Amino acid sequence: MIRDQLISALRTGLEVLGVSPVPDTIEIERPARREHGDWSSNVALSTAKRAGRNPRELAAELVTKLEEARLPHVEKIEIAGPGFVNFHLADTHLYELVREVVAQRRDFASSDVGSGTHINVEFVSANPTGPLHAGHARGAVVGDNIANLLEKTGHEVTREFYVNDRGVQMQYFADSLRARKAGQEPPEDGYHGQYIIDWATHLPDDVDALEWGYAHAKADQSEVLGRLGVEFERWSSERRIVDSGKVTDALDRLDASGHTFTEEGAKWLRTTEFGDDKDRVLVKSDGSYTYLTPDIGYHDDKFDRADQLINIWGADHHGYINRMKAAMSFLGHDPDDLEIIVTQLVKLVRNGEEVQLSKRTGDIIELRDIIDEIGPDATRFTYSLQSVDSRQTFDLALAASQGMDNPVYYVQMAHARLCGVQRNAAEAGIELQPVASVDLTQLTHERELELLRQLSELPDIVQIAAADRAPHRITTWLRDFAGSVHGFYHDCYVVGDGISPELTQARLALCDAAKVGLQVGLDLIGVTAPESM
RNA sequence: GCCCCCGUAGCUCAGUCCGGAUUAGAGCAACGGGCUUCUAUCCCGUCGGUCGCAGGUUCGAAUCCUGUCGGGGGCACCA
Repeated sequence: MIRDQLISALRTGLEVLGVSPVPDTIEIERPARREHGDWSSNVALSTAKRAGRNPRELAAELVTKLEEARLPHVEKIEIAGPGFVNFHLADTHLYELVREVVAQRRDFASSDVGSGTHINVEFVSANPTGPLHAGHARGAVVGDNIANLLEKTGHEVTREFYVNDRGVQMQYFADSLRARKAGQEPPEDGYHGQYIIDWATHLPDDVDALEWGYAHAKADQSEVLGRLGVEFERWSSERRIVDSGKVTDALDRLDASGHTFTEEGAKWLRTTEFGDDKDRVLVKSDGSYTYLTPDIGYHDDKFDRADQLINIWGADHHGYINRMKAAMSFLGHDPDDLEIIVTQLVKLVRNGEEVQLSKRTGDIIELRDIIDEIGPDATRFTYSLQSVDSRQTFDLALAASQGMDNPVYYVQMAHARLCGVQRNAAEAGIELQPVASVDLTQLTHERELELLRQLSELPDIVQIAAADRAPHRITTWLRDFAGSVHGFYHDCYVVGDGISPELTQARLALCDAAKVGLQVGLDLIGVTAPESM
């Protein structure tokens, strides 16, 4: 790739000039302004001081060396500002891109940087005591998107759902079902939602309410996730973790590590040694486990199956990060291999008015209702739009609208339009030439070049998005790229009077490449790329 | 009290991790243009910001550091 060629040329240039030390990593970036070229490097600025040189003079010498290297596609190298080295590329690199993209199809922008690394991504992990609600949606979408990005960058990935199928919540759930079936109010600590009443009417007389409810909830959750395109490779049961001896094994090893102690009849873990506010109970004075304990055994188990763990947690679980990392550290794992991604809460509004999510009153917004209202694509796109660090405001009315204020349609429309052009060409009896024999130098319109420049950035964007666990960067790119597609579509007719057959062929190849870009991006966030709308 | 996230245009948000280019971006909203060729769910333009505030570091700060104000979340022998 051109980027790598430029970087290594810069490195060689610095070495030849005797700059010492040459930085370990040399970065080049896309300048914000077109006049500053296609790629820009600040190495002259960043190394000049240590080398005792004047930045602009160093840059000048560097440029001389780079020009001597006669790099492919490089048209012009300039020094600008305080000492930036700017590369201007010939359009030929964009034509090469079209051929690459068309040949690679959905593999475009893939890489193998993660090959050999197995990452386990655990997300959703809702209690099997009811349907998924709006609060679970962001984690579901973000987790699947991150898994997609990791796969795209060559990692082996396991999507995993942890089922808390033991403990008091399950009892409350079963008690609530039984009460409703008998026409009574659920217990105070029980579940009061409308769905309990509905489910109870289907509860047979001769079955264990807990097991029946468990199966029902799990099937319900799985079905809704499936509608969002979220499929888990593995559902891990808390019961099985406990029954397998994993938890007692982990407890024994924690004891052996010397990081536990007994006080007031309970067993504690010294998480304060890891920066926690206070030590945490592992085994209560009545002999039962706290929530944390099976979870420790579970994470230990995951480490047996993967190199790195990623957990997607809601902001309300932020307090658990330190204690889980402490436990993993005490068990001999590298705490940095357990990565916790915290998603901020989502404020659901409808026409600017907040929708309340109170579990206590049973007035929950089910994820199913959101999908019914706005569709799976708009749901995924909207949850993919923003950084997980920001508290998202999700306006259902906006996401449901099919107008221009809804970016999902804007992006999908771009894809549908490109398909439309291809259909149109086919109907006009135009025979597609293999891209190798197409004269791509016909592509000289600024709309065409801009579209290709943006397309050429996708591989970098994928790398960054994967490394930063930031799928919203894909969505942002898609929006911008769709804008370029619409601009091209508007100004550059593919078939028609005054369009030469050569130009038609070149533009058809460009349409094909642009379609691939949209497909790749939409795949990563789990949104469909429709042929027509 | 302690910990985490956020504060950028009227609104919703990118950009901040890893500092750069005397014009900080996008969409929506507002206003004004554009359909005799695949095309109006679209395209073009205008308006709009002391990047919460105050210091500091730097040749250079929305970006790094400190403090401060405002909003959200969390601080259980609950899950």
